[in-house]
Amino acid sequence: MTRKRPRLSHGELAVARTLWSLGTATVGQVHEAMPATRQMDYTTVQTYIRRLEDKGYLKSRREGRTKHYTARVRPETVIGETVNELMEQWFDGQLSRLVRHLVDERGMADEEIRQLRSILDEAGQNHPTRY
Amino acid sequence: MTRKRPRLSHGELAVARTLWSLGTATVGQVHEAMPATRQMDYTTVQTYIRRLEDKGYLKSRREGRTKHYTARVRPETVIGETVNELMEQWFDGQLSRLVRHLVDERGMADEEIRQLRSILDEAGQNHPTRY
DNA sequence: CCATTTCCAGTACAAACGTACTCAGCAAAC
DNA sequence: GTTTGCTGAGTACGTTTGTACTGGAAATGG
Repeated sequence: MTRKRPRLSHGELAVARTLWSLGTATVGQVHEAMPATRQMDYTTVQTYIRRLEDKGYLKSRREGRTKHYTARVRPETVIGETVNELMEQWFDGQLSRLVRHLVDERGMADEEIRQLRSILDEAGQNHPTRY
Repeated sequence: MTRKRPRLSHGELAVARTLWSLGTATVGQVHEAMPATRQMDYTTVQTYIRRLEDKGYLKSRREGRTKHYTARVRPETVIGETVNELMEQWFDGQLSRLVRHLVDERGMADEEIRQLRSILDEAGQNHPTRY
């Protein structure tokens, strides 16, 4: 179920990110709002937007001769799908394994650990860390 | 620095995973060890292996008329690159943001929280949770 | 009004991907 | 020794991706 739209390619993602940050925008606006690291031709942005719309990620509304685009899928949704896919693919779907990997492979600073603890405490207000 | 080999595509990844699990293997062995969900023609596996080798992920050793392939890059390395990319792309490189996302978007079961806590305790042996 | 700018729509086109077929050689099994 | 079967090598081919050009219409600035 939840029929899946086609995955986003890297380029599409970059454009989608910009559009998300703008809320609603024209091709031109997206184009100039693209991060410096991701500069591309106006028409390239245009192409990505067209593809994004085809794939169902955006919807457009014409206003005079200009089209305004808006995301039809929240970034959180896409992130979620991406993270899930990664977790399935590599960590047997278990978050703990992913975290374990991160700890093992790149270590974790005390500060980071502190932050995580507090997030966990929040998440499990029912069973907070006992002091 | 550390010039990067080309990213693995999904199909290549599936084959690579199988090869990692086998250690060293011939095309035929990889082929028949492919998970049921990822069945593909013998020659398709062959193609992927060739591409993997081209991309520098595998090396081969000829033994008689047959070639035996072995990974030249550890899975942890690939996982690491993948995870890092994901974290950069979406979470500003910060694990805490990822976890925050997970908590917010799909919630976390008590059991999962417990597991994570224990991982954190381990990771911060220097400053373990005080009881 | 005419030049310039800004859009959209369509087209282009090489590289990467997903997937597989063909062919020729060797090997094992009859 | 002829058929059967795996193997490596090469080739194929449609789709997706990355990136952009072209043409025409509308808007804008003199």
